[in-house]
Amino acid sequence: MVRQVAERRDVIPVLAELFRENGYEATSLALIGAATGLGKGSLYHFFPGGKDEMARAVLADIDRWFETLIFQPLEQRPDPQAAISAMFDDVSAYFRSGRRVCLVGVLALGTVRDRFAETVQGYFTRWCAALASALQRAGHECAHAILLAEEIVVGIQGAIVLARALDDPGVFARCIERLRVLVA
Amino acid sequence: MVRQVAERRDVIPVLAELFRENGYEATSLALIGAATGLGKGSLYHFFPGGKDEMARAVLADIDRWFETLIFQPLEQRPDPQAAISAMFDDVSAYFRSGRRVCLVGVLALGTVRDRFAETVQGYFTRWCAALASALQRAGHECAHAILLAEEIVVGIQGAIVLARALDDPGVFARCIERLRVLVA
DNA sequence: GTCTATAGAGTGATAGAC
DNA sequence: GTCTATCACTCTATAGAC
Repeated sequence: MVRQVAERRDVIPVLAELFRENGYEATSLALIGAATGLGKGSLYHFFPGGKDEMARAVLADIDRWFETLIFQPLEQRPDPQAAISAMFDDVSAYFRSGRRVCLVGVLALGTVRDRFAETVQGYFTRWCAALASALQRAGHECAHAILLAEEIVVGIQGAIVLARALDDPGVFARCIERLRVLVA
Repeated sequence: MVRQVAERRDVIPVLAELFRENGYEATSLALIGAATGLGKGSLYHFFPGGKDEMARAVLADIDRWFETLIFQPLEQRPDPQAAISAMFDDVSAYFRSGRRVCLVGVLALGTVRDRFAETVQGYFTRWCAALASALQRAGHECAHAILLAEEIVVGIQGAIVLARALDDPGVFARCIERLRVLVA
């Protein structure tokens, strides 16, 4: 038995893709074992709470990514317009123009929404707030900035749904361009 | 043994709500049996193809509803603006301002997307086309009507995601109002 | 010996098919 | 109701690092 160098954090991106592609319920431990190359022993060693803890770890990882690369720049970068533009770039890359779904959005629509309700709500609340902050600093009146932020997040989530449904990344790209013009 | 009056078509709305709330994978036959009051025998009598056939029956039912109440009026009503306005009313009621999810949208994001890919794609293609037709008749230039239709369907789907995530039907209502203004 | 990482047989429960 | 497959999960065993 060779001691693997695998660590908990190496497993999380694999878990993220599995949950994204299959959803929470359809991602079985057998699938996870096959995809990670780890046995149940290792998986339960890293995640004593089982699948629930795996999903929470993935969500925490996603949260960290967005917090660092999207939310904080929106709130803190001196040039809010540049921060918003960078958000559109980063989000397009992250969701691969709608080819990759938003795990938090998927969870919001499913049964497991209740299980992860706080995390799901927190993620979207935070996104809207950070974006509204940038929009306000960019010159939009407070109430308008909040509505605009909501419209942008709605647009991104809807674009993912339609791009996946029609299997057409162009839907996502067009939506992002439209939203860019909206805040320009 | 009393002969039940239950018929296949009586079961479909129950199945629809189950699939909407739980998704495809998480809707078990046990759950279906409990919700419908039917044993597995009856369920397999009505749907020999099992869960797959149940989901297809639900999708066909949804398709019929949208075709009759949304798509055909958009294409055929003499007053296209009134048809579009009625669409917003009907869709808001149908999705209960985002409290109820779009089953087709849920399937588009999930694994089972592949299984129902054609139906999912057909539904959204049809919706966009019917809406674009109405918009064109309402005076929008052809290419612009197509983009506008896409924007509206994206908005509705995104509004469902965000309204569910934030547990706030106001998100959905505001989005619909914004889309109404867009085509006015 | 102790601790951590690994593998996998085995648990009861429950899945969908018939 | 019966079937088999698979579910999430537990538990024991074992490897090497210290």
